[in-house]
Amino acid sequence: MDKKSIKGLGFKSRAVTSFLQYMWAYETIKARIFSMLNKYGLTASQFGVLDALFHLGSRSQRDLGTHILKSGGNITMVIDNLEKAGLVRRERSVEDRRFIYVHLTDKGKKLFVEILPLHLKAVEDEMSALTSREMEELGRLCVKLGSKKGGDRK
Amino acid sequence: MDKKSIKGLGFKSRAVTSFLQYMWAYETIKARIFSMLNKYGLTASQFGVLDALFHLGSRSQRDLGTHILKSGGNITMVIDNLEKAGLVRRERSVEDRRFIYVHLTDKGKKLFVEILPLHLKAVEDEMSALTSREMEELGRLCVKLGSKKGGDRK
DNA sequence: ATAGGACAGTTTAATATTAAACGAATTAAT
DNA sequence: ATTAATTCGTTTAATATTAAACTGTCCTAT
Repeated sequence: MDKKSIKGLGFKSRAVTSFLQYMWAYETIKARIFSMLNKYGLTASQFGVLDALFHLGSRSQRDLGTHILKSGGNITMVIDNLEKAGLVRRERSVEDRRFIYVHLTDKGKKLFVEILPLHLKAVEDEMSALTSREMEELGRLCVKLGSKKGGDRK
Repeated sequence: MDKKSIKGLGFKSRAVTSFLQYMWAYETIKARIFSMLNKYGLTASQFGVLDALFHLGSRSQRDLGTHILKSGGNITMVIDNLEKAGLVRRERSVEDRRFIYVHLTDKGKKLFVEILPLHLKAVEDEMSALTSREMEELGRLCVKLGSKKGGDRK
């Protein structure tokens, strides 16, 4: 029985096993961490946008999309909903009319400042399963993983 | 300046930094890995269901939902779409009529067997950024993270 | 100057996703 | 046995998400 047929029948390589553990853990703790935000009426993407605006300042929708790894069409809707809730404000750029800059409103800033500590607490609670040394190692491995450049496929 | 105000202004603890690296890497490589499946018309959830049915055998919708960490309402739609595509088949249980068992059709089995090696190859390509020892360590850390039980919040 | 291309944002169509309300079937409690 | 609680699946309403087609806007090469 060659390797190919073994795989098809359920054999898992070291790489695949690790990936499954990685994926499962992420989905699990992501659900736990963001359920808190949901209680404040914010989705993960909405929180990501508020966080970027708060820490980086006003940004174009394109920048925001790149930052939270979401498509342009999606950003339109996320900003729509944040705008409906009065948390952000759109402003068409005068230098280059293609760009729309998104600004935090006072209401948005107030909500974010209220929620951020709770979010950080939730993250720290989840991560506290690891020692500080392990957190560092996890971060290092993930950076190495995510930074992998394409093009090494034969 | 106390710790709370430092945090609010951008200070990131070791736990938060590691979590952000973890989240960013996951979203990045997940998009790369599942873009291949999308070309075959399968979403990540649909593939997860086919995988469970193939490796574990026929299951109830509830079991499938638990397995891929998705809500009941979602499973209804995912199975709907797989059924429309002729890849799975529903069967109401006769012992307990609340349960609906989902079965792979021949067409579904054929497609899955065709795609699985490509998916495994994509996973291994991504994970190849790490050494075997690092993969093992990553898996260990993730299991520790995800297994954390609630209830240690004061 | 203008035609073509590049780029920002929107719209559309399809699927995903959840929470909550709901209906049907089963089990537990009295 | 009848009631109450639980469990499974569906439906609904809302947002997320993407790819692809589309509209404006800006830039560039001729």
